[in-house]
Amino acid sequence: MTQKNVTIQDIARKANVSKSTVSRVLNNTTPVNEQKRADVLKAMDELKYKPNIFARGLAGGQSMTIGIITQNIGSPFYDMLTQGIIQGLTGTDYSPLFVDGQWKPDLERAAIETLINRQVDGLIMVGGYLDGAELDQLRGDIPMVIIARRVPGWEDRSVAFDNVAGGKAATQLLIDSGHKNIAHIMGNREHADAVDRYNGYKQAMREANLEISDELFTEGDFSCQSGVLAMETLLLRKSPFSAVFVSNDEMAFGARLALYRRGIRVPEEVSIVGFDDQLASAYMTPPLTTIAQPANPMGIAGAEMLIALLDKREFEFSDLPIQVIIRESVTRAGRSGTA
Amino acid sequence: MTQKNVTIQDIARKANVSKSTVSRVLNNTTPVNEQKRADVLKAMDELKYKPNIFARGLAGGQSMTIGIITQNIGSPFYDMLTQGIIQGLTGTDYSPLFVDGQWKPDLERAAIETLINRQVDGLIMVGGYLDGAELDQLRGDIPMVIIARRVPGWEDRSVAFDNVAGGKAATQLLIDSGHKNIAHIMGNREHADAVDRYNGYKQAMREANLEISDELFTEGDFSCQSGVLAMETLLLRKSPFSAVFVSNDEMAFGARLALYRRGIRVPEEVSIVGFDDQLASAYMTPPLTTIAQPANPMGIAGAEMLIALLDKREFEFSDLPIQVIIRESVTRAGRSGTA
DNA sequence: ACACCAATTGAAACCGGTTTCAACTAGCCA
DNA sequence: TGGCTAGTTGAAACCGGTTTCAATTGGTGT
Repeated sequence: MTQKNVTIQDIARKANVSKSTVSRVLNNTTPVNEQKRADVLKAMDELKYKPNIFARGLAGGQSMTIGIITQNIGSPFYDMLTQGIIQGLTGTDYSPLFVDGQWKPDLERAAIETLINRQVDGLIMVGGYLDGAELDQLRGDIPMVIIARRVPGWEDRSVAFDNVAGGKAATQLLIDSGHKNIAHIMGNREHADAVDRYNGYKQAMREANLEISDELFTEGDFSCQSGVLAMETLLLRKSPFSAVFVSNDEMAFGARLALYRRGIRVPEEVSIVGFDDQLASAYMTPPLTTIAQPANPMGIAGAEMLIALLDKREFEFSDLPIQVIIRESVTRAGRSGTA
Repeated sequence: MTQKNVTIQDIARKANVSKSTVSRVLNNTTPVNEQKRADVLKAMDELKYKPNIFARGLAGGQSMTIGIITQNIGSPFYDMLTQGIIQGLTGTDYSPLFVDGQWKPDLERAAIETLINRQVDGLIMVGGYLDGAELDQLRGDIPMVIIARRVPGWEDRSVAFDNVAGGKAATQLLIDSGHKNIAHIMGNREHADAVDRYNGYKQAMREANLEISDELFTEGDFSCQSGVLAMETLLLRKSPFSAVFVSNDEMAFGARLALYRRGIRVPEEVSIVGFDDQLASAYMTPPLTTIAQPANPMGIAGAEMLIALLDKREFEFSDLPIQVIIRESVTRAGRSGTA
């Protein structure tokens, strides 16, 4: 069982060539005589050769590892994204190394440093707060892409989603169903996503000549719990509304629960539109109408973009389409409101 | 900006000692003169020395990386677990390297191989199918712990949860509320967890002298969708029941939706108990009564156990307690059934 | 037949650490 | 004062690859 590791030297001996030649067939750096190449390949196969990552990393500077800074592992949307990244990396020779930034700038900086110390070949930043200049400074000359956030100057190195358009589409859906008093529960205002969706909401309202009332606006932090709080706040104000656009599905779950507690029916009395299309959203009662953020495809695209960058290939990325998922939490406006 | 890496050699030069001495203060392997030690430390600090992981790995054989085989990234329970593992590793010098096994034995084997090729210092297996003997063979002499699965012979190298007791507790809760016709929706029968919970159900029913009817048993695969199918199957059979114990929360969501579609009220007409206590469960309508699997603590405990193993320390692990989370999806039995 | 060029190939240096081994120092005892 | 021992220390080998550089080989043009 004490299988000592097979080295390039063993292969060389067995195939009657030098280490150098073996390395060359391994990396295709220099043409090698056909016969010798075959011998080497055969020897590698027979001895079950596996390159030592460390030796390779030391000598060549390539770690075959790509570092990923995630935020908030455990939240459904980011988990899907992470899954997509792993999928995109599967099949390549790169392995993913994760560090959690937890939406804290300090940890984010530390995470990047940790990864660079580990000599990752590339970086993928998921969300996060650090601005473009600082990222560029931290990464040094290591290729990096950003997923799920728009950063000025990084347009060709990021995979993001148009949250303004998404927020607008969500609101439009409600408007098209005849709703006039449409409330909005915004997410954490530190997040650009939340602000973008809110702007989309305002844009749609304005274009439809509907009043944007402060009474019908409140703010959460993207968590379920904050969704129930936000809905309660809205209800307490007694300003009637027949529909809400909630900035993400989790808060929508919370909002729906708050309505259930008050005995207010969904969608008969209040229609709800969420954002993200999480797995559980299709199984809310009633199933939640929402805007799909293609988390998984975004992760895959991000991974592919980085690989392309590493290979110095071109990679053109078509913007991800907005997808409106119509389920059962929205109905045509009937009575003018609740409360 | 072209900061070439500071090596141990640079430190040695600056502190007027040899490489060897620097290495010694780094690893505390041999006593070093106090003055020199101080000089070295000072030099390292001034030059901002960061050890090169590859060189260390090559020479010493330690990669300071621990490999984690996950299953099904993207499912809430396993995500929490993963998060726990990351937390448990944070603050140690080890970094986590993830590979997804996707509940497929072949991929599981391949994942272990990949990780070993990457010279991980330790392995954490989350769930999975491979039996103890094969795992022992694959891992060679690399320390390994298993989380969320009971494997014979690995009792002291695994962190698991007593699913039989959990299933029993869930069922008992329903029995205590006066229910007699209690249905069960089992998870994927390939999973030991599903079978264990089912056994717990049968045990509780038997002890309460209640009939275990085949009519009131059906099987899903742990997904939301399979939950709605399972509930529909149950309903079609017309065999009355006033409560269901569902093998996980996701299927419970599905089951709840199926009832909603038929206009059957929860909990007035049918009580539901789930299993896992996912984040979303507290926001189901009505909030779901369930058995909490402490996914996060399990992850942390697993990571700590592995670290202890690597340090050759003892680590005693107290079994995780069963936690019954009472919310609003269960009520006392009133009428005898549905259908 | 001779100079010259391109294609291959092996020896050796190098990447940045750890570890072995021999040597040097000082202190202790007889 | 000489011998012995424990405590330190530096030189050099080694981990397993990649890459540079010089040398060898065979073919081509005239």
